[in-house]
Amino acid sequence: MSPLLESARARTARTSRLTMVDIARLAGVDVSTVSRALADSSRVTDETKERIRKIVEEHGYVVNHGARMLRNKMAGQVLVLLPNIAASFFPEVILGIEETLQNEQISVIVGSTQHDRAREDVLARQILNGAADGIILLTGRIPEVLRSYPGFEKKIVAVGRALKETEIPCVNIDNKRAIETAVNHLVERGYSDIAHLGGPHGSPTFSARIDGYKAAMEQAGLASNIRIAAGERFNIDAGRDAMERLMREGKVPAAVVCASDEMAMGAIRYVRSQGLSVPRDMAVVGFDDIPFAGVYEPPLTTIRTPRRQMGELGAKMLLKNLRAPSFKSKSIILNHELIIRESSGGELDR
Amino acid sequence: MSPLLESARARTARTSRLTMVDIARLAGVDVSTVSRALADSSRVTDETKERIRKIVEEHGYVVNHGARMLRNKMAGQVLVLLPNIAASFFPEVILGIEETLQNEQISVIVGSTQHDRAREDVLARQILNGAADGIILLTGRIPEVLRSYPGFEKKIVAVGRALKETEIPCVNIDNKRAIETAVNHLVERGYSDIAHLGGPHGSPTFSARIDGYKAAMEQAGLASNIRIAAGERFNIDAGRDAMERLMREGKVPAAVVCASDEMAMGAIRYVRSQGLSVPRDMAVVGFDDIPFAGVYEPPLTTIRTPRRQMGELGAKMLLKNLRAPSFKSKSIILNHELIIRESSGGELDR
DNA sequence: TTGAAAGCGTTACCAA
DNA sequence: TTGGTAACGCTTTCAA
Repeated sequence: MSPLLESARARTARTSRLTMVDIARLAGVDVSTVSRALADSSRVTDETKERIRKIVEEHGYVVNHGARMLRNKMAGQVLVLLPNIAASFFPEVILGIEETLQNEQISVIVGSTQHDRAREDVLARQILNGAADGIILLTGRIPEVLRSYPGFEKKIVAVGRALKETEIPCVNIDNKRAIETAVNHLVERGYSDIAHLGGPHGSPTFSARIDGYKAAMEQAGLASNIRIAAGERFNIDAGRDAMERLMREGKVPAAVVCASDEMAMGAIRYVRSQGLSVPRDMAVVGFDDIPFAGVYEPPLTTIRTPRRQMGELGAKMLLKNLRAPSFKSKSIILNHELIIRESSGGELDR
Repeated sequence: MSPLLESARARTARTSRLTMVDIARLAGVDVSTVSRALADSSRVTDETKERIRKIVEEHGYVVNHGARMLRNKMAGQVLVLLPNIAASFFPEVILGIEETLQNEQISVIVGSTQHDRAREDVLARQILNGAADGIILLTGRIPEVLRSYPGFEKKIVAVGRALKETEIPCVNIDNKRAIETAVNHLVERGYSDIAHLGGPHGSPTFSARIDGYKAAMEQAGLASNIRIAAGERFNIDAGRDAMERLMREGKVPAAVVCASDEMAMGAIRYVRSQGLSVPRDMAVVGFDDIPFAGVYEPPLTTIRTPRRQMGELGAKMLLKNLRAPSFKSKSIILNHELIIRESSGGELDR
């Protein structure tokens, strides 16, 4: 047993709080009546309800969560699993999830996995032990422990990072098409020597972006110009490293499409350190439109992902699944948006 | 198949999951023995433990969280309350908190309050109903509902945003001195016309920064140059707005010290839109050293706050308080660090 | 409309 | 070392 538990018990006597029985006693009724009153059951007189409510208010009584969980087999909590909360993509998704769930009196447990399977499993145990009712996956993969759980598919929703398991509903954008949008933008601007700074190959999301890049280049008849530098992360450092590799290995590309805004910034920083200028010497397009993209210098042309909305819809979808397990949710693809700023030359006058 | 197993199966079908009773039946022992075995009590033979462990493993049994909570009066969860998870200061603090607590098998509930007292109260109820054992406040103020809770001070720790209530322990930097460091840096560089873009007056944190600015200016004999533009937020937009006000109201300051990196970026963006250049026409110092500060153009001179460490120490402090409520934790002040980059002219050769 | 009582799954005390 | 059992605080069915 954890030491935290031991001392909690020792303290119980002192910290002991009012229970429903106490309220019942004070109101001169049975616990069951209090329970019904608090649930606003129609089988309690308004008069009694009012009396009870007043006493509850007065004494600051709050229903015990553990007991309620035990009875109802519902935790009123949802687990959000993500690889790294410090990556700018996630906080706004969480915001959307929280806003939606707070309205439903459901709270959010956030678990940062650091891409570690063992951590994913430890955190996902909260579904197994009932501490969480459902799980919103921003990691792009299902924790192994969940697979043995019967009917687990009904408790999972993916957001922003698609899963290989297509039977799990997902709220996402079309990553392939989004990168195509970015490439086409550069092609329209007259660029042909366009490289891609990509994220981890293992991730469906980032490999979809890599595929989208290839497809768009081929469609534009630029197959021979395809150049990709991809790493294991998609943060600032990964962007710098990828750009460094690209420039060391061959000539400086005329333009690059990056798998994230953070990579774009890391890349631009490196380009500058080599005495080059963006967009004059190289056009750059990012991905996500994080808040900093617009104030970066140069402001980043990027693909806007509707992160908050993704969070909202993911949360709603999960709720629907939890409440009506027979209902079969369909995945949702949201629209991305090309935001043209100066890193690719800015808006053109026509 | 053994009849024991069959009955366990039958039970499983009826109820949703395996319980300890099922495991006991399968192992041919009493529930109490299973409970002890799982708690690794010394009052169970290694042999029995091993047998039970194997069955547990085999059937993927997990202890029910609600029942455990009800018995132990412990949730194994900590609530982290913050105003806005999208503000760059917070995610790394959360990371530090999570890492520390994950090692202790405690999970983190994140609550974004949007600066709304009602939301703070709703979220803080989780302390009252026992869903969370303690609370780490990054909001700078105590939710009202908690005040009526006896001994609530022992369950609260503040991180990064000091409270007015000095009896609650806090992990923080010395905000006043930190801003003084920033101002002095500019003074040493020969600037005298130094303004401050501040955060919300109502926040002890940001008013400490405002005070620090004033104090440093006075100490440098520049009291007459004091100029402050402060808003209700400390994000990019707030920085832009504050700078706009400053430039509309009077002459362009030679340098500004900002209350956050985000404000600095918003401010620089506005300065640029007016055709001026940083640091040539204006030196800028930020606050926090968020990851983007180093890749911004120009890279931001800023005050580095040890956010991850703050989270770690805050979590440890809370644990200590929860485990030994008689222990009186002392607040911790961590060192800040001046990071000199180009937005204030860069490193000088000597 | 209200009360009584049976659990929910676990832990800890007391016996054996 | 193990078993039996009484809580923990709540909800819900069944009676009254």
